[in-house]
Parts: sequence; structure tokens; C-alpha cells
Amino acid sequence: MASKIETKLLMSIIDFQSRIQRKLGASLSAHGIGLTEYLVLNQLYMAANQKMRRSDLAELVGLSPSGITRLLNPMEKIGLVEKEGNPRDARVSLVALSKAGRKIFEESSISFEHTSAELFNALEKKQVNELSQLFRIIAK
Amino acid sequence: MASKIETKLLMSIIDFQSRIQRKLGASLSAHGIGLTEYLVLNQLYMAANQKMRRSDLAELVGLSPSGITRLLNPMEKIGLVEKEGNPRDARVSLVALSKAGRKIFEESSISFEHTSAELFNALEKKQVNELSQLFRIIAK
DNA sequence: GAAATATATTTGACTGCTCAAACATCTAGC
DNA sequence: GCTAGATGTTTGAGCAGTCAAATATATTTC
Repeated sequence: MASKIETKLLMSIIDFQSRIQRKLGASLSAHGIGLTEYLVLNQLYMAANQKMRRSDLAELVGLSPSGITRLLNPMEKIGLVEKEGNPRDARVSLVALSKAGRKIFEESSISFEHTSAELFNALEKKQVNELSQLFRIIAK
Repeated sequence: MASKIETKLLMSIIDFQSRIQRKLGASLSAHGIGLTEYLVLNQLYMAANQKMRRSDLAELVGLSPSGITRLLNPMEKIGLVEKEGNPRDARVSLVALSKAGRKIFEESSISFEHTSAELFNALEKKQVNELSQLFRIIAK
């Protein structure tokens, strides 16, 4: 039962993912948010006008439409994001990053960057570049 | 706000992880199991005597102790694994792969291997090796 | 311009986990 | 050999997500 190299690799990646979850979760919890919330803030931060359709956001962070609704509800309540209607199409509702949300994002980015550096600190700079290059191919 | 290369890399990995989950989930559902169940069967399959302590298993697949209890319960009910007491220490309970579990694992491995090959098919063989080598360093 | 169809979001019911507490058993120190 | 802790597992409560159905609005077709 010699499994293919791809299979072992996939297992390592899955395993590494648990580590990512734990470390980033711990790191971000200091700012009162979880990883998925961070990803949402990140996408909004980068978006034009820091504003976006809910369904596009869902897609970008890998959530289902209902998932994004349930995630954003509490984020609206605590004022990290704001809901806006779209006058041109009343079906869609936009989410905008609030001032408070921008602040939390900027603060938590520091933790995020710090933790991500830690996760790869067994690698040389050159190897990090190689790895990035490989993932650029995969992610296409 | 130029983020570090490690941060972008981590984002790609997180993103890739969603893809893994979806593809493997779809692939394994044909055999009536999920990814975590597959990981459990895999660990048991490789273990000495195909038998293991529940807490060690939890650790290996990245679940909490309660998580493993809740995962194994239905697996016992449908006969994929069997529960055994340990006469030397009545606290621990062992999980053993059943004949049926072994069969399901062997069948689903084929899907798993197939899907994992697919996930990396944008890479050349040489690049898969490089990637494996890099993850070997990270995972240490 | 009414009916049929397509698109965006929310809701209900459920799954798969987590943490903390409870429970059961074992081990050490006196 | 009893008590105090350490270790392994399960249980209760709850959170984060899923899928399918409901709802609301837009678009197309005739």
C-alpha cells in the first residue's frame, strides 16, 4: 500500500492547516475576531471603496451565501461593517467596512503577519519564495 | 500596506484548503464518509494491529478528545470501527479498525489518491517533489 | 405588461466540531 | 492503604458552518 507522493503531500497540507487554524485563531482572538472574520475584513479592506456585495464576499472567503449572512450579522451588531442597500438593484445588499472595522483590521493584521512569519520560520527566505511560486501555480 | 510574502502565502494556503475540503468531501461522500472519517481510518490502517487509543487518534487527526468521541460513535454504530477496553488500564478505550472499515478505507483510498493527484495536476512531477520537500521541513 | 424564469439574500433544521465540567480510573506520597 | 493529584473519556451547552426552502426583487419572453 505505497501511497502516491501527492497523497502524502496532501496529508501534510491538511495537517499544516490544523496548525494554521490553531495559531491564527489564538493570535486573532486577542482582537476579538476569528480567522473567517479576519478574511472578511481583509477582502473589504482591499475592495474598491471598501465595499462589496455579500455574495461576492462569500465567494472570496469560501463561504456559502447563508454562511456569510450568519457571519456578518454579529459583525454588523458590533459595528465592524455596515449594511447598505443598492438603489439600482434591491436584491443585492452591500457590506461596507466601517471606521471601527478598519481599525480592528489594521491592528489585527499586525498579529496576523507576525503569526504567519512564525509559521514559516523553519524555511529560508529562498524557500518561502519557492513555496509561494508553487502555490501561485496551484491556485490558478 | 504591502503585506509580507509570508502573509500572502498563508492566504493562498488557506484558500487552497477550501478547495481541498470541497473536492475531497465530494469524492469521499461516494463512500459514505467525510474527510475526518477518512483520516481516522487512515491512521488506524497504518497503526500497529490497526488499533489505537482514542486520545492518540484524536491527536493524530487534529481533533479534541470530545471531537473524537462524537466522530467515532456513529462509526461504531455502522461497524467501521470497534471499541475495545484495555484490561491493564480501564480508563483508556481502544478503537480497532473492523473488517468492514478496512474495506471502506481501501476503496475510498482510491478516490482519495485520484483526487489528490487532480489537486496538484497543475504542477510538474519535479515541482510536486519540491513542494513535498518544503512541507517536510515545515511539518517537523 | 403578465407570467415564467433567474438572481440575491435570509431562515429553519441540522452537522461537526469546541470548551468546560463531570465522571472514572490510575499513580504517588505519606 | 488513603488521600491528592494526574490521566482518559464522555456529556452538556453552544458556535460556525452547511443545504434546502422561503422570500424578495429583476429580467426575459410573449
